[in-house]
Amino acid sequence: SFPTRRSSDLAVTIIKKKIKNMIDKENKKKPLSDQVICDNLNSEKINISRRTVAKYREELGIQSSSKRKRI
DNA sequence: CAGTGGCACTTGTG
DNA sequence: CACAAGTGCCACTG
Repeated sequence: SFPTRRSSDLAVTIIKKKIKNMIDKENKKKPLSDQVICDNLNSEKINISRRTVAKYREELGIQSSSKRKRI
């Protein structure tokens, strides 16, 4: 059930965009940590762990969200 | 203290 | 058999 639990590669791209979008839309002064992003995704029925969210973040070109509060 | 990054394990596919 | 993706904890950094 590996590919089953795994989202389609197309869905993964959409999830990454959602992460990037929510970070960009939310307050840069109060950045969303990967834990919060993970919680939001879980609320959207996208069940992935914090570890995975952090990896997606990196793939998006975002370093750590927390450090981005400098922007 | 809170958040982040790396390694190893697990499981299906070519 | 080897690879890729997602998941677990620990240790590091600001």
